[in-house]
Amino acid sequence: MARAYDFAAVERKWQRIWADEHTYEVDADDKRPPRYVLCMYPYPSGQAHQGHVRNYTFGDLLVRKLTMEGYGVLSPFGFDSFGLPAENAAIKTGEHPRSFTDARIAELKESVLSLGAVYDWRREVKSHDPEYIKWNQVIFLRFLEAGLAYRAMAPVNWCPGCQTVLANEQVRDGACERSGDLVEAKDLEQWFYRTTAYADELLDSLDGLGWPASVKVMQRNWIGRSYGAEMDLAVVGREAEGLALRVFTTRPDTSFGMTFAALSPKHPLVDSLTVAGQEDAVAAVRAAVAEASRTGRPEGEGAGTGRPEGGGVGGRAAAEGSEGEGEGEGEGEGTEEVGPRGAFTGSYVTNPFTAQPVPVYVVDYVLMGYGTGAIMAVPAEDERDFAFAELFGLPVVRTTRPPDDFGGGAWTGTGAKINSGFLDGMDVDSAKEAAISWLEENGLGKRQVNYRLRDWLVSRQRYWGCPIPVVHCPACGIVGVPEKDLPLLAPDDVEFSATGESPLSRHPSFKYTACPKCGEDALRDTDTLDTFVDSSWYFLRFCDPWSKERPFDPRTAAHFMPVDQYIGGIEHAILHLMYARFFTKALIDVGLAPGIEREPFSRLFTQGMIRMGGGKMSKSKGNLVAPSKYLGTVGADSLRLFHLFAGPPTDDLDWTEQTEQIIEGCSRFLDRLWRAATRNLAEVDSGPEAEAAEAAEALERLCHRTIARVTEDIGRWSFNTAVAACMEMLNAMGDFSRRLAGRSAGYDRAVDTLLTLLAPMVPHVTAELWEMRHGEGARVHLEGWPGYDAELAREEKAILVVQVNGKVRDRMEVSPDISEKEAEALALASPKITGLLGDGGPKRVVARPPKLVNLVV
RNA sequence: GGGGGUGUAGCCCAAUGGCAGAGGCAAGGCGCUUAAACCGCCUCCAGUGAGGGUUCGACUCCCUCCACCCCCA
Repeated sequence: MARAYDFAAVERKWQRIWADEHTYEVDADDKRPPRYVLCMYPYPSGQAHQGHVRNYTFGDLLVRKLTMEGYGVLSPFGFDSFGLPAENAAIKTGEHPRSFTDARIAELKESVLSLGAVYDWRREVKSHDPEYIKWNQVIFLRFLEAGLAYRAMAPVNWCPGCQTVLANEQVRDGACERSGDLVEAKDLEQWFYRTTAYADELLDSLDGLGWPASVKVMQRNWIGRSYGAEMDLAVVGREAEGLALRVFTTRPDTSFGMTFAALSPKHPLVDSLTVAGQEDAVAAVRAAVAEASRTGRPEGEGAGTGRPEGGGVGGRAAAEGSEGEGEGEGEGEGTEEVGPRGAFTGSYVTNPFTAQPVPVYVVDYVLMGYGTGAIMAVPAEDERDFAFAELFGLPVVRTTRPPDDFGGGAWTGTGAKINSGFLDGMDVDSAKEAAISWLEENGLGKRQVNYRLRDWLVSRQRYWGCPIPVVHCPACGIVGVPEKDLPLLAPDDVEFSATGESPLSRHPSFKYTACPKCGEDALRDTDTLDTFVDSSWYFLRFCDPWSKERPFDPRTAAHFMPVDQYIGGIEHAILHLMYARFFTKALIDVGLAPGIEREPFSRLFTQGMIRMGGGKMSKSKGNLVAPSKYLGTVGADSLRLFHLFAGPPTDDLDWTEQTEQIIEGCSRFLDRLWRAATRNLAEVDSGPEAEAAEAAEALERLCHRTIARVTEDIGRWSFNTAVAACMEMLNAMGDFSRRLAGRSAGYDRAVDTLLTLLAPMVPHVTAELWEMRHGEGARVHLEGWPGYDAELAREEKAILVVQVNGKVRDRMEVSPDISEKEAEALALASPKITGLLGDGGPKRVVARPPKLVNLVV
């Protein structure tokens, strides 16, 4: 396609200038008011893909616009450079993860630079950088001191064939993807970060954040706070030994309706409560659940769920929904088998409210990881209990009066209490309170708050991650590596075995060491940290990446923090954002970040995905359409414009056969812009005076209106309409120049206005045109963002629509300032209307000047 | 199973309770051209997934359903 200009040369030129002139480097002593715009730092997987282009185009637009508005904008870039792909590549090809990763970083950086997105590259942070590792380890030790890091047993995906731990990604249908052996759940002692210590704050402070409501909802559900009661149910016949089953319930008001008790197959009392003759049935349930959890979601490791027990939604919760309690299916999900599974243990417990014995069942839908791993089951008021009771023929006792038209089954709504002794007649909420008070007064139980959120399991049995800086000494126990010896780096001379076994645990000179405290023989921890740890504070390091004394200087960080606008994919809506929020709070509380806002991201934007053929566009699907292809044919500006123009940024973007043509349309627009801005209009005005003046005024108004629209549209993330407004203006300018066929100051001002408005979107071509028009050294990106006169931005004329009974019957041109009365009078005077009104005039007149008058007859 | 999103012209999408059309793609026509491409101008096309409700007025708000997508199980 013949282009109006040499886009490749222009883009190369300006990318060099932006770097050479340090335009987008800011420091904490910058006099301009600070802003912090951040795109989620990427895992370096090689060349940028369309998702990156979209992300960085949005971010770059904001950085450049805010800069034009006079802010000192921090816009850093870095790489989430630890992770499994590099280690897998090492196993396959023998290339060391570091050189593999560095090569991928170079590729990604190159393609990001060629997009023309601008960053303060002095601040580049890489997770695998020894400096970053050092501070990651210092933070670990501070968390350890503060009790925010601790060790506990947790199950991992264990491959008996390979004798190694697998990440979730390495498990396919419950089997090791390498050896095909069935994966087992195996308990290992592992490190946790105590995220639950911040459960309430993580939940409560969501309210003030400028985040999408959907993300807040997801986080609330993930934390899953529920209020209720905990009580002990004495085991019948074993009161003497004090044996009791502790249960948690969000519906203590339904206690009189408990007709059985249910416990998780993993509950520690299962064996003790199973009587002779029931062992086989109970064992069968356990086996079935173990099998299901094998094929279902693996527990603990991998996605960093940080859930020592169970990946499932917790316990059994009331269906009130207000607190977002989980309603999950439990660990049996994922198999063809339908309905709950369970078995009678042969034991009974006493319902403290009725003093009656109820049978104890082992059931698959109660999870050990939530609450106490045991529940009082109330079939009348819980759907899963109801389903189970039906299957096993257990009684149903209603304690809440359902509505008259209720069809049956479990009634989880509100209503008057019945069959509930002293609670009868109360509503659900009062009955909850009364039941809890009764439990507390009688010493049988207490008020309890429960969370679905678990502590964060951070141990990974991997090589390519941040080593955990701890030594296990037989005499001293767990000893942190002294700070002067940090960073503790993994050795390079390791073997990447085909079994995927952790190379560190097989590296003798790393594994065997001396205790830093007593000097005796000791073992290093050979685990590395979950890579979500790396990404939990990189935005703070960006503020002060040069600090040699600490992770970052708190005062410097406080200058830029919090991040004003965080931009990334919805896939990080839960884990990454939750961990980063936890980290920020924890860093403040251990004294590493005094004075910093406790919420790191004031505004969050989650962009839609790029889809192709109905699915996700991804490397693994092999349907990538590489951006580099377009950089060569139409250039970065055209590709950027396409991503801005293609649709609302929140929406998914479908990549189709038509996409190519739309990209070409964008590049055509830039050509037209080029011609419009370089048109030689040397001739004197040739049109008639009066017409020229009128056209000039219309153009002036158009400029103001377009500035208003683009400013507002960018402000509400409606980039597609901002681009459309610019296209519209260029079209109108074409009409103008044709009619007047001459140079005019108004036309020149319009071109300049359009160039400044487009400068954040298509930076190269606008920079070049600006310099051509204003002389060497002129920089459109250092111009102020244009303001507008609201009066001029208003439409000059308005079209008043006259409706009769909501149907358009007439329209007339009016002044935009027309009053309600005038509009009404005009409408009633219209000859097209009078005939339709009949006798007596309209029954009602709705006047919305200057747009509409509706006459109701 | 739960939560969220989307559904408007042949296609991508605008319309923030007030005329369904801003912009683009595609298609067609005219001009430019020896011709084609490029370029310029012009034109065609839907009643908003389905059904109900609220309202003077609904693409927009509410309810039910359908389809597709995402997240969590």
